Amino acid sequence: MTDLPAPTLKDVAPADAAKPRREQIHEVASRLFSERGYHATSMRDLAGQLGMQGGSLYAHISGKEELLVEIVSRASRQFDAALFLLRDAELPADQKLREAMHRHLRVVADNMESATVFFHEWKHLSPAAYRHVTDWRDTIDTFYRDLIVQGVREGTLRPDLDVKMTANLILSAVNWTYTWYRPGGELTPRQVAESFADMLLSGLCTPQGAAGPGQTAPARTGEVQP
Amino acid sequence: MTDLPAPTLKDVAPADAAKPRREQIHEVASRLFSERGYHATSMRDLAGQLGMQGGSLYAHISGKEELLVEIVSRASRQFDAALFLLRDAELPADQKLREAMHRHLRVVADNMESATVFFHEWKHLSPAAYRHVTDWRDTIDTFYRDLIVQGVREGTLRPDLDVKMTANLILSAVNWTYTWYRPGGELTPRQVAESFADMLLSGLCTPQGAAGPGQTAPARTGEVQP
DNA sequence: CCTACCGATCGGTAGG
DNA sequence: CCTACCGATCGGTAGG
Repeated sequence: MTDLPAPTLKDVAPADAAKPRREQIHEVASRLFSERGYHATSMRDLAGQLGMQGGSLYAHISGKEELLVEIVSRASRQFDAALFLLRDAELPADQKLREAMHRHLRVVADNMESATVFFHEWKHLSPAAYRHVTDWRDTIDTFYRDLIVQGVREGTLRPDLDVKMTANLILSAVNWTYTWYRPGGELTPRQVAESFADMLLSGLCTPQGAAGPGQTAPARTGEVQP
Repeated sequence: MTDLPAPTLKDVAPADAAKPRREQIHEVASRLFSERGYHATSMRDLAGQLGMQGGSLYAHISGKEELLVEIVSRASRQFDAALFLLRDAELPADQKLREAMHRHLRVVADNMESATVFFHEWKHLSPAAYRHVTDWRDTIDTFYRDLIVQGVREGTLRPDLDVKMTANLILSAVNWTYTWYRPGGELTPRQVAESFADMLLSGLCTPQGAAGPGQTAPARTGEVQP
């Protein structure tokens, strides 16, 4: 019959095709949730930042919780994807650890807002979505623990390491970055990862210092205790 | 407008004097704010847990924000107090670091709820109270940086350390504990601190130069006691 | 995507 | 410390 309506400029404009309205909503929601928190962000705030009315959001999304679930589970998937391929890589544990930290940290650095939401707002998820986060924690935890076990087994890492505590320490370093890292700043994720890995693997103490680290001085510490 | 009733016998009874109503409110608020977040906790929730009506809270406190400010600034003061006396202690940097981590960690461990509120809800503070948190960050940051500089100067710590990154790594370890530590569990704050300090100071890698797992003996003080 | 509106709930107050 | 209530705002919906 007749031609299909020709695509208008607006419809094919790259900026529009690249960022459909739904995607824009998610992005702004990530920003607001990370800045103000989930419950302190109203749907009207969100709509306002996108130049529309509160009720109009519901033409694109089903509700506020959907946004949170989406943000959190996307972040979750990113972490998983970053480490999944590394799991069975044949690398010495120390190199594998460097690479893992770099990838882990890059997910945080490249998604500061979602990462913040991920770490702060998961408690507001429904039980089902809540499981997602718990599962992620377990997966990542297991990944690092296996890595450490491998390292100890192959002789790369110290045999006296407590596996759980070691994994805790590594996770502290990479996860805590969400509080201080500034994507536009001087440090790339790679530099941070290498720096952390250097310190973690080799230690902070002078290599074989005269006295050696780790000696206790109970008498001395007593002086300064309140 | 706050007419506090004259102290009755009940008010000065020991059990009451130990935990005045105001104190109870702060405790429950810490718990609820840490579990559900500040904005997701209503004054009626809070009152309900204390067996009273929402409006009754205002006989004891001025408002919701006061609770948050109090919780956060108390936590802030605890951190400060824990490290203040250590600042000028005459100890080798590695031992000072062990002690600092232990104290820092103990504040977190002994105040899991306030610590969680401190780390998660400071964004909801008024600008004035907000400064409090910023100041704390700076103080603690400076403390650890000075400690590292001291260690490098005296030769205890590696001369090639990046001071800021080192402080970041240490702070990651001690602060992140608020997410995983369980006060009733098997680990005391001291054990966690020693374990972390051992790993940080001596590194995770097998000591090089010595072949295989026949370790020299740096850092064995932190033997985790069963 | 807007206007107009819903019931629910919020922090907080008045007056006892 | 309670009852009763305030204005404001919340997430979400109806109908266009």
